[in-house]
Amino acid sequence: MTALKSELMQILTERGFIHQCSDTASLDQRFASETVTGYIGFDATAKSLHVGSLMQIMMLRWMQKTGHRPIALMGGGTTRIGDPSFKDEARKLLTDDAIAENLAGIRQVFANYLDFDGGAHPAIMANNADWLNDLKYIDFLRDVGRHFSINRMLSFDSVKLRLDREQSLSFLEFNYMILQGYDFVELYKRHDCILQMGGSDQWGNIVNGIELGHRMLDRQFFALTTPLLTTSSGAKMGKTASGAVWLNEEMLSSFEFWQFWRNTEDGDVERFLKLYTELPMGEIARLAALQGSEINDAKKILATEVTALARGRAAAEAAAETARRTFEEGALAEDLPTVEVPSSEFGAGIGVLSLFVRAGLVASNGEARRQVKGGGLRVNDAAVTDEKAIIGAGDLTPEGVVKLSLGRKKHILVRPA
RNA sequence: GGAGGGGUGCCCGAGUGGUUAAAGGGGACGGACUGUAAAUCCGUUGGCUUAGCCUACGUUGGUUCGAAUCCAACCCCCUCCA
Repeated sequence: MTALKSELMQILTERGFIHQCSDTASLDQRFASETVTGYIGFDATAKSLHVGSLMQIMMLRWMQKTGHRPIALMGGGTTRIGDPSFKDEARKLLTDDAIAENLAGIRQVFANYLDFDGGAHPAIMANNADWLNDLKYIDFLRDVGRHFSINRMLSFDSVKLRLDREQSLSFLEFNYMILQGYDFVELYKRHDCILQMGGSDQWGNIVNGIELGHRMLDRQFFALTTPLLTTSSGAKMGKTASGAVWLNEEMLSSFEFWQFWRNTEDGDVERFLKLYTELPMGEIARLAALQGSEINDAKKILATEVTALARGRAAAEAAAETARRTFEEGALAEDLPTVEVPSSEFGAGIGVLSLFVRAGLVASNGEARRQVKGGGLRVNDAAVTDEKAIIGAGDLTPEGVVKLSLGRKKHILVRPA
């Protein structure tokens, strides 16, 4: 492979962002010689994005840092349809209200990663509802639909799964890739956008957009996809027991977010540092070379850096400090996630089992009971042995709280209020 | 429209009248070991006021002392034919 000319392409390559590119040499040339506008689309399927989208967000950020112009495209229109790519069945349709609510949550995420106001090339936030919602059906078919070949679309891997399993792929869903292709053309017209990035599962959809750009406008568009990320042990990135690892504070506390990264597997530390932090490569090489338990230092830096981007430096450092006190000193850190219980009720005493349920550490009394049997519950660091125990005022620590723990890592403070 | 197959717990999947809250696997959670890692081993994996009770095998009814298992109707999915 010949040497890359552009700073951006070098960074993305050495940090492991690139899975496929439609024309690396030409794209590199464009990056080196002009300000390139590129976009990534995000559908509003939940109130927040989770770490599965973080790689994409980081790419937009790198674009802006290296003098290019990123567009975060909100899928206000496409979410009404639902992307069928690599799904084995149709997703439930979201109501317009739910989509609007989700979009509001997702917009907040980007404010932390991209600069939409200042600088030479402020980032752009677009919403494809602006052009998709009012399309005229027949006009659209004649202008855009005629460029798509059903034969070709059926050959894409992204829909193969559905077709092979003989699961129905509705006409509604089938149109998703056409609309996504059209987005690309529209963004070119509006913002001179010539690049679409996305996860590797988006390759087919993106290529459709490239071809449409070629046919409708006779322009060369580019595709760049990121690898599908799994942990070293093969699990999908970003899922934990309690659900997805959300980027929004309201969905997941900064402490828990920090903890997620702190618990990265050894084999993933280097990769994650490259993808999810902006530490210089030399520093990452040093951290990755740490052996044995020293890798924990790298994990702490990883956690703090990623949290600082998502939640701000102060929140990241607070989370690091809370973790240090909790895990390294075994002390009580007062800003662990907290649940408040009315003083009157607390004074009367609450059964251990239901208290753990209240704290959200277990789902039911039955589960709490099982955890007691397995030795998984602790109150103020003492294992719970009697499932009928009552927790009340006498159990308060000098700080005026009760610390509940499930296993080694999950801690919640109960505070009478 | 006609003929056949199927819908089981978070997922996959066994189970064709009672000893079935339902084999096995995966995932998940907990314990041990460690480094808040991985691998490994062990345990748990419907709810409750837990020697008991309640809810559960697509839905609704029925047969039976007793049904996930038999019958009827309905809904949904798949295969072949038209």
